[in-house]
Amino acid sequence: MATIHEIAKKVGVSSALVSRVLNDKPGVSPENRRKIREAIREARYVPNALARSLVRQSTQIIGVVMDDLCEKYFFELIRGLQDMGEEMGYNVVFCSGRSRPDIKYRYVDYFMEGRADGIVAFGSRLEDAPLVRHLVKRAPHCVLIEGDVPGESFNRVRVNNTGGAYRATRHLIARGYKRICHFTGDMNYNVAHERLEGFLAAMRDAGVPVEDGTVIQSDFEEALACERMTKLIGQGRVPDACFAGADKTAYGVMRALIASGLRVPDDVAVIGFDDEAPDSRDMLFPGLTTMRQPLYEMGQMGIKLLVRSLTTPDAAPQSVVFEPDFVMRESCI
Amino acid sequence: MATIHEIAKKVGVSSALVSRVLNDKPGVSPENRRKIREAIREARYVPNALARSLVRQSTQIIGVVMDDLCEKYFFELIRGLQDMGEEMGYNVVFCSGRSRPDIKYRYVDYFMEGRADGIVAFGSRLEDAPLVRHLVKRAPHCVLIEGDVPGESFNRVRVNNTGGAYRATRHLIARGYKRICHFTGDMNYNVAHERLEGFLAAMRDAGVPVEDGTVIQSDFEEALACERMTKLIGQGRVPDACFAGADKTAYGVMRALIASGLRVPDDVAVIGFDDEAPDSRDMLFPGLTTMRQPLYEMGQMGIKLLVRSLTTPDAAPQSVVFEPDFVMRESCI
DNA sequence: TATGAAATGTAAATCGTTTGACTTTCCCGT
DNA sequence: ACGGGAAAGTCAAACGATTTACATTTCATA
Repeated sequence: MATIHEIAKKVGVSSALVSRVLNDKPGVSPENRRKIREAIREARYVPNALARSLVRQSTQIIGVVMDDLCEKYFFELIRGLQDMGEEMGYNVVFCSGRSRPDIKYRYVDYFMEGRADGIVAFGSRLEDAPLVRHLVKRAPHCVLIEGDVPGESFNRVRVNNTGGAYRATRHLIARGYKRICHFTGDMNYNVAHERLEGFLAAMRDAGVPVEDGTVIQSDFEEALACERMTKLIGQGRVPDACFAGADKTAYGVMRALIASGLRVPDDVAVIGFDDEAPDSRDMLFPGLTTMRQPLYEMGQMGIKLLVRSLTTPDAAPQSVVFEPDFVMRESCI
Repeated sequence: MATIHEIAKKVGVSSALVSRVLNDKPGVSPENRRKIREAIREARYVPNALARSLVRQSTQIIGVVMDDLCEKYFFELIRGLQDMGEEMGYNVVFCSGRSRPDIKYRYVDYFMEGRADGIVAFGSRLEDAPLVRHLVKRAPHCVLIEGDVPGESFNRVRVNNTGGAYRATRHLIARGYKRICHFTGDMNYNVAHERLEGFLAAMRDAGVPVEDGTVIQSDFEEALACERMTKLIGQGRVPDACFAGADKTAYGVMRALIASGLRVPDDVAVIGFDDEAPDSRDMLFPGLTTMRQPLYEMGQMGIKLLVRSLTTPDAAPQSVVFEPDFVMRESCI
C-alpha cells in the first residue's frame, strides 16, 4: 500500500501538498493539483483512516452494540439508527452481542478504544446491568436504548412500557371484560417487568382483584405462550381477554385459542405490545391490536442525542421517553 | 483521555515499560508491574486502538458489508460469520448497504481505508457488479458471498443454485407431474437467474416442453407471487406442481392456492428454495419442501477463506461451492 | 575483585496522516 | 526599483501507541 510520502516523492512535492489535495484544501497550484491527482489515481492510493483519525481525534463513526442482530424485532431500530446516522454524516457500524453479556462487553470496549466517536447500546436484559454501568461511566459519549442504571445520569431513550401496559389494560377493563389475564414477556428483561407493573396498576386502580393465575409467566417467543394458554383452556379457565407482554407472545396465545376452536376476539380479546412487523402470512390470524413502539423514531432519537453529546460535550444528559401508540385492529375492538 | 505517557510519568518510568505491562510482556520488575497496573486502573486508562493498529499494521477486525441487515434471510449467514470470526480471534463488525449500491460502496471503501484486515461482502444483485469488481481488484483481502465477476479470480463462496434448481425440478418430473411451472425470484439478483437456468435445463433434459406461461416472473416477497398465482387460478390454468425461486415466493404461491380452496400438495405440489427459518405460525401451512442453503456454513467458510488469505497472502484465491440439500416436507413428497 | 550473563530499564524510530509556522516566489502599485 | 501581500510550497511537530537497539543494574561465579 502506498503512502502519502510516496505520492509526494513521485510528483516531487512535499507530503503536505498531497494532504491538501486529498482534503480539497486551498494552497495548491492547479498544475500540481492535477499532477498529484494523477499520481494518486495511478498508484491506487487510499489514505489510511487510522492515521487520519489519530491526528484528527475523530473517526466520524458511531458504533452500535445490539443485543442481537439476528432478531426481526430490531429491524426498525436499526433502520432508524442508520438513516439518522448517515444524515448526520457518520458511518454507522453494528456489532452483535448475541444476547451474551461477555460479548457485548468486548464490543463496548472495542468501540471505547477510540474506534468510534460515540456508542449506542441496547440493554434491556437485567443481566446487562454491570455492562451498562460500565458503559455510561467510562464512555465519554454514549446513548442507551432501553435499560437503566439507577443512580446514574446519562443519555437514554426508551418507551413508556408501564404507561402503555396501563392503557392497554384499562382499555380491556373499559370494554367490560371481566376475566382479564396477562401473559408476561421474558422476565429476564426490564421491559417485561415494566409491562407487568402497568398491568397490575391498571387492575388495582380499577378495583379489579388480581387472582391467582391471572398473571401467566411466559417469554418473547410464541411457543411457551401457546403451551400455557393451551393448558389454561384444558383446565377450563379460559379468560375473557388477554393482554400479552409482546406481539410474539400474543400470537402464541392466539394460536392456542384458534387451535382450540375459540374465536378472537368474540370469545377472547387479545392485545399485544410492540407492533412488530408481521409477515404477510399472518393475515390468516385476525389483525393484532397492540401498543406500537416507535422503534424507528427511537433509533433516530438515539443518534440525535449522541450527536448532541458529541458536538456540545457539556450538555446535560437527556432522557427521552416515547409514548407507545394504541393500534386497534381486529383482535380487540 | 489519558495516554501511555501520562501513565509512565505518573509512575516515574518510561512508556515502553507501560507498553510491556499492557501487552503482558516480560522485562518489567514485579514492583513496577504492580505500580503500573495500579496507575492504569486509577486513571481509567484505555489504550488507543488506532495508534496500536497503526504501528502493528493489523486491526484484528473483519468488516462485513451486507446487502441489508434487516432481512431475516441473512440471519444464519450472520451467525456463521460471527461465530467463526470470533473463533479465529477477530472482531466482526457489520455494515448494511440497505440494498443500495452507493452505500455499499461507501462501506467497502470505509473498510479498505485500513479499518479492517479483511472484508466479507455479500453481492448477489446484478447492479452490484461494478462494486464487486472494485472490491476484488482493490481490496488486498476479501471474500465474496454469492455474486460473480467474470474474468476475475478471487475468494468466493456460493451455492450451486443451478444444480439445486435442476434437482428440484427433476424431482417434480420424476414424481409424474406434468404441468410444472416456475415462479422466479427477483430477476435483479444473480441467484434468480441461476435457478431459472436450472429449471429450464431440467425440463429440457427431460424432454418436457416449456410452453408460454410456464415461467412466471415474480420476486422474493410473498405478495407478488400470491397475486400472480391467483391470476393463474382465475384463468383456469392451475398447474400440477410449482417450483418457486425462493421460500417466500413459495409461501405466496401456497397462500393463493389455499385461499382458492386448492390443497397442497394434493392439488398442487410446491417446492421452494432457501429453507429460510419459518416463523412458528407458519405451521398453519403444510411444511415447505425446499432446497436448503447452508448459510451458516457458508458464513463460516467465508471467514475461513479470508483468514487463510490473511495468513498466507500468496495463496491462490479459492472458490467454494456448496450443494443445497433437498429437504422433503409436506408440500411435495 | 573482576567478569559476564540475565534482568531491567530507556531512548528513539516508526506507523501514516494533518496542520500550524515558516519560507519562497511572484506579481502589483507606486 | 522596491515594499507589501497573496499564493504556493516546505518543515516538523503532533496524534498514541509499539519495538528495536542499546544502556544500566544486579548478582552469582570464577
